Amino acid sequence: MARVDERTRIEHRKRLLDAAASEFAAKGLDGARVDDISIAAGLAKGTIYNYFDSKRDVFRAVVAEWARRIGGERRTLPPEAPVREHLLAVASADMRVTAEIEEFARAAFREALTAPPDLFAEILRAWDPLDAVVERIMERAQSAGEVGLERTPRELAKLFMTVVNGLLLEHWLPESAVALEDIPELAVDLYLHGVSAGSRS
Amino acid sequence: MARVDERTRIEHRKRLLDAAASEFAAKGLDGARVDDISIAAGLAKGTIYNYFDSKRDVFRAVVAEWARRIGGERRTLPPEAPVREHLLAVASADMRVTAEIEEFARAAFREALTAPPDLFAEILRAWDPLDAVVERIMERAQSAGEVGLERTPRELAKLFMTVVNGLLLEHWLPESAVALEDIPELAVDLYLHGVSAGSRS
Amino acid sequence: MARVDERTRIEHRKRLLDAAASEFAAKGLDGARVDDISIAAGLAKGTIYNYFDSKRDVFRAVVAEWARRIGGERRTLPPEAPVREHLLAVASADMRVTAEIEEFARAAFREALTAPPDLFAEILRAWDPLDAVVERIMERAQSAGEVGLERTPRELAKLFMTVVNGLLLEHWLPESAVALEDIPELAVDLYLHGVSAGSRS
Amino acid sequence: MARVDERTRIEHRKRLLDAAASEFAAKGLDGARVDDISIAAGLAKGTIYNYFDSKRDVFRAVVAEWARRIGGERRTLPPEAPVREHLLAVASADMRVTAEIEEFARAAFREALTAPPDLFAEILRAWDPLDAVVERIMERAQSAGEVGLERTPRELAKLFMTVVNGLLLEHWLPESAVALEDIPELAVDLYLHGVSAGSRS
DNA sequence: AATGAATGAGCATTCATTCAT
DNA sequence: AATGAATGAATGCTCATTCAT
Repeated sequence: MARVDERTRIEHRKRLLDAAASEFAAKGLDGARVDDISIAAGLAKGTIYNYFDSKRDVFRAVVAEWARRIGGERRTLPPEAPVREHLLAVASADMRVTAEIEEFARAAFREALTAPPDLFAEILRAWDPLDAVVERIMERAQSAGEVGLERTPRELAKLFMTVVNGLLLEHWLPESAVALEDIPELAVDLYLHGVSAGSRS
Repeated sequence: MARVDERTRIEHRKRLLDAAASEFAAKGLDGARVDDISIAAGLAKGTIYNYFDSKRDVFRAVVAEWARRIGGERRTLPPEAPVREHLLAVASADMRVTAEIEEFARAAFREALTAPPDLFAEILRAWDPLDAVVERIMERAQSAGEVGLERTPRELAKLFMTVVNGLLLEHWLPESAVALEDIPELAVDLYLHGVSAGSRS
Repeated sequence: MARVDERTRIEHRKRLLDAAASEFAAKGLDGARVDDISIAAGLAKGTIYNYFDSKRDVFRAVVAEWARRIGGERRTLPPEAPVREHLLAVASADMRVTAEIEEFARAAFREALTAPPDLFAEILRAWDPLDAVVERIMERAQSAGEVGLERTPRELAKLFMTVVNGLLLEHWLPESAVALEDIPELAVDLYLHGVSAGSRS
Repeated sequence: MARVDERTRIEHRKRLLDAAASEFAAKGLDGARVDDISIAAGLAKGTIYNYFDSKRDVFRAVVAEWARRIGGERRTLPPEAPVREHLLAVASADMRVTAEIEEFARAAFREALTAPPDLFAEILRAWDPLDAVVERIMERAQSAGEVGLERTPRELAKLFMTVVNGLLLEHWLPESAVALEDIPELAVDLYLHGVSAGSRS
């Protein structure tokens, strides 16, 4: 129709991304239909192509948006706090963001497993900032002698995220007994001490 | 084009399942095309419907076949062996089977996250026998005082599988540093002792 | 397998025709499936092709069988009986046979309306003997002065069959109020006298 | 490929309906192929689904269009005109519309005989307005003493339509001697007086 | 910028017929 | 003669993308 001011453009883009997140969450990348996204956004089917190149591009954009939010969530603890506190804080923040877009997060996980690497490297980079934060936490934990030196901080960080993601996966399985809000504590406990008798001071 | 003996029928079914596993592995449930499966199996397109009801049914059958194999892999250790040995044995067996059909396993994981529960409950049941074995291991470990009593054997079993699956997930991510054959040891170490200094005897 | 005596062959053929009549009746020529026919006949799918050339050929054979039966039903009345009696007798016989295979008759009617003439001329010839009988009845009726001379006996015969078939059609429409057994009387009355006041002596 | 104005939409819809009527007429509901309809309409295959839900829905729409036209054809005669005139007028109008879409009418008749009642009740309702008109004609005819009182006006109306349809059927049979334009007179004569000598004043 | 009709490649599934056993 | 597995052409419907308005 006509020019539209910047404000409106941003608003339309946002509505499209929100609608897309819902649809992708519910149906997955392949299952979601472009029409449905547009309609849910209150715009016409063709309009989506004024904002994005393709359905896949929309998915990418939703992931990017999500990554932006995860990256933004950063809280501060005094450096001298115990690892446990730091890890809990990180995992809690992660779960908090995840909870907001839980269904989409699940869909993203799913797509990450198909990984035509061109697209999904991007998905994975969403967690890079998180990894970095955890890595720094583990460095400090090693310096403080809280954690052994057998593994590099990077390996340790990966391992922590692995436990968190494993629990997230478990949480998403039907009939799971793992609640989203229990994940940080469960993850940190297991990660730090394992289940052996006496491994927990 | 004609009557075939039982031997041939079994052989054809197997060829279809193998071809399907490949295609599903490469493209996922939705992405795989029935034609390609038949062609890869060296049979005509329609033939697949003499053996299965639908593409989805083929997927189910591949999962079932896989489950059968996982269920079959059962090794024996003297009951008095340490938990660590038992868990290593279980995880190794799991990884061994997984390695054989690795790409399909990945696809199955993926589909399990979409979970139209009717179909994918089935996928998950593939691991039930494994869960049961681990549960019994943990019972004995608790009796032997090797593992604390804060959690039930069932919870402990789930937790172990969670760590294994988390690592499997990690392994499947692009640029992963986790090799399939390292998973059992990594999982058991982390699961039993965590990463804290001194938590490992 | 092996030779089969004439008795068995005839029996198999009959079973196939009966099963086919049912299936065609229920689903029409296109809708009926060759498998279903064979199965209903208690024979294997391929066997049908030992008896008939094609599905269409089976249909033809069912029609022929039906025609044979209609042709067989011929009863005698004293030539001097009134037209009314003769027509009632003919129509009743027609309805009696029709009733036995009512659903197939309906399907045959249906197919006759699509009429790839090669096949369905045959269907129509099923009624030829009936037409001939009616024609002779009308000749006598004209001689006896019971019926006017404006139309030829052949035209009169066709017209009678038209009324009967129209009622049959009506009978087959959903929610019809016309019962099969009422058709002969209805047809004869209407055919002979119409509905005008006083046209009936 | 782009937005089109209302005018064009209507035009496209009409082209699709016309093309569909032809295809259905020639091949029947099952036999007609969606591609052929679109191609005959000069549109792409998918376009048809912008206007209709399914092939069956197209069929329904063609019937509805036809019904609309039949319902529209209404002529007026002075109420005091003899039944004969009124019936001739109705039947002629019916034949006139039928002639325009004769082949499709035949196909519709055919489908009505298969009658999965959900769809084909609709086909039959196409004639409801016609039935109603005839019913009113017969009421007046009974009041005027032109027609006996043995049957209700509704029964009389049905009977008239039965004769017309019987003749239509006859007309459609191969090698028929009944021309479409002869039907009204034939039907009215037979319906009012039958063929008995002297039943016609 | 927004619209939504048009496009057409893509695909699962059906089923009559063949023919080796 | 009987069997039933194999075949593959046929077809309705979906949906991402384009583009005239």
